[in-house]
This record gives sequence, structure tokens and C-alpha cells, in this order.
Amino acid sequence: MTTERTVKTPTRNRRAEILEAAAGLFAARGFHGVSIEDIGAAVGVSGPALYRHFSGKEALLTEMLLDISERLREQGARLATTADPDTADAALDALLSGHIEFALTHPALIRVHERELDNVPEQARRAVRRLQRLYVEEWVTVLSELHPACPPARLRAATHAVFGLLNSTPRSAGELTPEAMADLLGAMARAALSPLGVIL
Amino acid sequence: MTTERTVKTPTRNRRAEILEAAAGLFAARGFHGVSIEDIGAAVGVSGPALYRHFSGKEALLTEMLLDISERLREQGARLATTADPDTADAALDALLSGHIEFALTHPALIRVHERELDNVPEQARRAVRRLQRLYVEEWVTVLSELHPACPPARLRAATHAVFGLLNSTPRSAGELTPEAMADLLGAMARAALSPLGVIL
DNA sequence: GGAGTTTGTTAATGATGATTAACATCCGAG
DNA sequence: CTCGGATGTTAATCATCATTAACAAACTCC
Repeated sequence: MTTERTVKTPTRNRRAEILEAAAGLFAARGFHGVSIEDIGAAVGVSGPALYRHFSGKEALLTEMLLDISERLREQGARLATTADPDTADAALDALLSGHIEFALTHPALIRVHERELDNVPEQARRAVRRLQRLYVEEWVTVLSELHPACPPARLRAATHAVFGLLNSTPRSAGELTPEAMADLLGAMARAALSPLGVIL
Repeated sequence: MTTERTVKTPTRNRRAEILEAAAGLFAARGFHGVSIEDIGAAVGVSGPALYRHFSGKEALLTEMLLDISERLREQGARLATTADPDTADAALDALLSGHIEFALTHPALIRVHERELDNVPEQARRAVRRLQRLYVEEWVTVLSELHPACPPARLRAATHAVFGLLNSTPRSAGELTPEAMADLLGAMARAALSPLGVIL
């Protein structure tokens, strides 16, 4: 019965609404192709109202990218936790399904994450890159258990290639059902990683 | 010994220079992130000089995208000309090597091609999309000979996924030599396409 | 050796757009 | 009530461009 919160909920909602709308717009037209007005309009308020929630347009993008990279990294760390070679295969499956699920559920976020890193201020860019690197390293760790003979540089390049494959979702949207697409991407990605054991 | 050309060469060179410089800048910072001044500076002339060669910034991007799509489509048509199922496998190899060669040689063009279609005026956008579609269809035709049981929608999605894999080049630059990267991408892409025969 | 075309240059011009100011509303707490 | 904070609104600011004007050098061809 003492004084409690009722205040913060609306703010949180607005912020989330704005981030979501902005993600869609950034994905469709690119960071510089979207104005503050556009974003405001997309959530039904107009223009400078955004400054009540974010310190600026760059800050908005920064938060978006940090959130995406952090979610992927967290998910990666959670799913890859399998220092056991016996289950490395299961860990890879988990990483794959997790990434596919994310990509199919949030195509706009994937697109923004791939395209807009350059528009973020230096310091945050480093943070995002660090999170991305950590996520990649989760994959590389699992892959190196499956393919001990393969040099890490090759595993890293292969991981990026698989991300490119999985992240193609936003470009080939619509033709297949999400389930069919998930199956297809999973099968292709697994197959794509199999030749890693082959000697150069 | 009669009057001949000496006029057009410099113009052509300038245009090409500008297109190349602009491609690099667009790839690095995005269409809206690059100013006419930037592009001019990159070729050693300043600003509005570009209007002697292009009618505007959009026209420049338009020409760039049309050129890329047309080169890919032409290359696709040339390499896939193999209505013969016996050699469909060779045709796929040719398409793969051709695309990989292009992606490794022109990472900036690949990046621009993937990112900036939205910034082109409607009419040209349709033309670019048409060329892209034709290129994809070359792949789908070859793939459908290799996997007759696979529905076209699935083949199209798979093609986009392979493009995503191959076009990951600009993101994972540096770690591997171009040859090693080409081999890796080729092996991964071929493997990725093999599960297409599998029933759903 | 000079008229005309090609390329450039440096000042406008005009929009667009991010950010800030100044001024309302709404709502919960005391 | 009514004060204060949270949210919005609209009307400045202030920059940053793309694009155009007006003017110059260079080079071609006669």
C-alpha cells in the first residue's frame, strides 16, 4: 500500500513502439531515408515527440542495433553451451534453429543489423561489433569441435557465409510458408557446413 | 586520316571513374550518406562538376544498378546456356564460378546492388528487378533440371539463399585469400544446393 | 587563331530535416 | 485542489545538400 509504480509502463511501451516502427522504416528505406517525422507519424505522434524518449535519431538506431546484437549474442551463448564434442552436433542444430527462428520472426531487425552499422557513432559501433564477434565465436567454437582440422579463419568465413544464407530471408519473402522456409534454410545451412572438413 | 574521335574517350573515362568512386562510397556509407561533393572529391573534381556527366545523383545510382544487374544477367544467360540435362551440372558450376568471381572482384557493386534498390526511381527499379528476376530464373532453370521434383518456389528461395551465401564476401573480407575464399564459397554453395532433391 | 563544344569552378537557391524552444495537457500524489 | 513530472504540440533554428546560374579555361576542328 505504499507508493508504487504506475508511471514507467507507458514510457516503456512508447519506446518499444517507436523502436519497432523505426525498425520497419529503416529496413524499408534505410536510416537516412527515414525522417524523424516519418517515425513519429508511424506511431501516431508527430515529430519532435520522439525526443521525449530518445536523445536523437542516432541514439535510436544505436539502441536498436545494440539490442539486436545483444539478443543474438545471448541466444548464441545460451544455445551453444556445450563444450562436449559428443553433443557439438546438437549445439549446431540449436544455433541454426535459433538463428532461423530469429531471422524469420524479425526480418526487419536482420536487415537493419546488416545494413546500418555505419550510421552508428564510433563508440557504440565498437560495442556492436564486439557482440557480433562474440556471436560468431560461439559458432566457430562449435564448428571447430566438429571440424578440428579446419583453420579458424576458414570457420569464421564459413560462419559469415551461413549468416548470409540464413539472412536472405528478408529478400525472398513470401513464396514459401515460414515453416517450409525454415526447413529449407536449415537443410541448406547444414549441408553448406559439411564440406568444412575437407582439406584445402 | 579523316576526322575521327578523340572527344568521347575522356568523357567515358570520367563517367567510369565517377561510377567507380561512387560505388565505393555508396557501399561504405549508403546512398543518402554520400554527398555529391564527396563523390566529386573522390575523383579530384569538386561538386557540381558531376552534372556534366550525369543528370543527377539518382541517375548515377540508377545507371550503376542497371549496369550491375545487366552484367549479372548477361553472364547468367551466357553461362547457363545448356538446355541439356546431361550438362546441367556443368552449367551450375559455371554459374557458381561466375557469380563468385564477380562477387570477389566487385564487392562494392554487390553491396550496392543488395542495399540501394529502394533509392532508385520507380521505373528504373522495375527494370532492375526484371533483370534480377531473369538472372534468378537462369539459376532456377538449371536447378530444375538437376532437381525435377523440387517445386519452383523452393528453387527460387534456394537461389536467393545461395546468393546470400555468396554475397557474404563484402562482410567477411580479408581473413582468407581470394582463392581460398572462392574455393570455400563454391564448396559451400554446391553443398547447400544438394538437399534440394529431398522431399519435404 | 578563333568559334564552339566540353568540363570545371565558385556563388546562389531551395528543400528537407534534425534539433531545440516555448507553450499546453494530463495524471497521479499529497 | 494543485504541484510536478511525463508527453505532446507547433513554430523557430541551423545545417546539410542537391541542383542551378554565371562565368572561365581547354581543346577540337576549320
